Amino acid sequence: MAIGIREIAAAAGVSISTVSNVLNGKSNVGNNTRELVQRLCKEMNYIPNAAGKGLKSGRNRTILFNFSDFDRSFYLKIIEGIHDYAGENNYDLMICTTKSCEKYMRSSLTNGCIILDERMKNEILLRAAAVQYPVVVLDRRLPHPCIKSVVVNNYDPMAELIRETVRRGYRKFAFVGGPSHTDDNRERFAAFQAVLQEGDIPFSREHYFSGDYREKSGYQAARIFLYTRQLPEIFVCANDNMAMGVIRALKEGGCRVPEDVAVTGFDNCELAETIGLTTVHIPNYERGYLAARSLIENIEGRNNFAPVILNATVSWGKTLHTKAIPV
Amino acid sequence: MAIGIREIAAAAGVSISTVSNVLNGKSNVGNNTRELVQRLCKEMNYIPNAAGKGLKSGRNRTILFNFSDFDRSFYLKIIEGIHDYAGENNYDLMICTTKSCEKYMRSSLTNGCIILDERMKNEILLRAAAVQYPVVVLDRRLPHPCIKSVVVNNYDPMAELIRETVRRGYRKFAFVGGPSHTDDNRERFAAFQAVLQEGDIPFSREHYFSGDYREKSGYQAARIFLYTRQLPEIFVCANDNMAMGVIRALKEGGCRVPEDVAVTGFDNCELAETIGLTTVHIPNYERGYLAARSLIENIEGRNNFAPVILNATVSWGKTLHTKAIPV
DNA sequence: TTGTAAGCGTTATCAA
DNA sequence: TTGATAACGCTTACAA
Repeated sequence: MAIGIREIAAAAGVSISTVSNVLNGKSNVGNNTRELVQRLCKEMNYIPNAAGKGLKSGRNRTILFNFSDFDRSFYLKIIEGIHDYAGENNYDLMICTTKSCEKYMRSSLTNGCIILDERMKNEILLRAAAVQYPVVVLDRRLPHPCIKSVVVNNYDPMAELIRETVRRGYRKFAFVGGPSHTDDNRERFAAFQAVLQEGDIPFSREHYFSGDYREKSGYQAARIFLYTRQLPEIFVCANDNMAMGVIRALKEGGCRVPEDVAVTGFDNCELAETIGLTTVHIPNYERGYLAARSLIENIEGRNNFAPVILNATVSWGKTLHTKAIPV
Repeated sequence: MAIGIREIAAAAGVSISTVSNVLNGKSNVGNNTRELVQRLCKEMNYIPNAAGKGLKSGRNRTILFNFSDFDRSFYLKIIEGIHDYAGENNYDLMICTTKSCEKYMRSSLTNGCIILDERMKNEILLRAAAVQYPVVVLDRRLPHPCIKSVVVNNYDPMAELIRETVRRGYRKFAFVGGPSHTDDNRERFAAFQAVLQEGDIPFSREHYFSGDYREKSGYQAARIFLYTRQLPEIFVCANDNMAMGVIRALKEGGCRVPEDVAVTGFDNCELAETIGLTTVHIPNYERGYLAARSLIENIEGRNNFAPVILNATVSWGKTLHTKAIPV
């Protein structure tokens, strides 16, 4: 029913290995035969069967991208970057979520993967690396010599951001954090804490709220502060989604941003620009592009496992202004 | 190297067919053998090879989702809906872009697909349907008895929206359309036109601007109107991205929205809510969920090809207000 | 330059 | 209740 290599072979009156050789650009085929086979493949809409191909050869010129959080729209930008680099290098892109990832890593349908999924266990990645399957992880550092990390420098821009808020006179801080096990949240908070310490500004654990990077958890954080009437001068949020939630709660509570309370985010999502949120811009398209490049280089034997570190830059918006310098 | 069915068989001291039978829940296996094999699979981290499986059996409990526009963040919502329904029914989800879609449709790695990709040619879908490969298309109607469409009723909410703007006194309209070959754009414009006609409100083709659903094309549209100083009273946009672009251009040009010019969108993207854009809400998560349900039902033999039509609802925002009723 | 045949990891048929 | 064995669509020695 479906057209396979043998149907083409039969139509051309040649053997299946000749067809295979044509399809794989081998030089041991006569010109007439080559052209005939190519024409027939077009005419008969032949599409190579990836399963058969991978099963035998172990190669498929395909990379896998794994993610699982559907609330972060910048993921599409990362995917676009990966897609573009892969396409330019004649690789296909296959995307999956947590559950099916290991299946596709193991099946020779893909020749390497890029992981951006908190839920993906290190253990699985280590198993893959153990059998020489190339892995690139985003936003995570993995202590394995054959797993490549592509990470963003969260520390420096967060430090810069906080230093400036201090310079502008802010003293009472609240921090709305993301999942505490993620490297990026840890780094963002570490920078925050360090700058406050270097300026001798007190920060008590009560002003740390542990969220989950979703809008709602920012909303909840701010509500809690509103209820206790212990509003800080500024909410520093570990990402934009939560900053949005904070702003929504503040507005509902009758607080003006930034006149009464300032808010900062991290990520520079689309929305951030529109409402003028002070945040940190992460080059997502480039991140995807570089991750794909790193991966494909390693697939093709370059074996470079040095981490790639991307810079992020502060994007100053109007959710922050200058307070009177305290006496 | 990699653990396959034969390594398990060797470890258990049974034949590979017995292992296969255990893995597929066949009843013709002794209890002791079954438990032993299951334990070993866990211990040895056995993952079935999807390629081998699909190659032989033709089934993989996997559905394919195809998209290609990385600028539409609501795609993630659709994916989430698909992912959730698939997961609830023990199907895996594989995602791909235009180029590699046909490959995965043909390879028995997937048992059906959901298409949301303007660039995907009908021809390819028809070929797939011809060999009984189940297909669900979103936002497109395909004249084939074995292809299922899941579409949004764009007409009614657009008609309702325009009727209300007319009631509020708007008379000079501009329409910023999407790609003219897409069904959704056609439907949105048809409703717009019909309501104007029913109210005897003139609309000349010069007030139609043909965009591409991207923010930039809305921006360009509004710039053109600004340069010619022929501003309408209201820009009706075929989606939110373009409405955002229109608003950006208007603000740059010193026009207030909605005091000087009103703007409406379509899609109800995240941003729309924040800035109070009047738009039409499309239930994207539900759309994905229903598409997956339709597909899986057809994979499992229900053969229901009646189109699914989803309702969308107008979301009134503040980018529209009430004009003085003209004399 | 072309063809034969083995084998990739699995399922399925049939015999034991 | 189990096990040999052929087959799925392809690649790849190796033989012709």
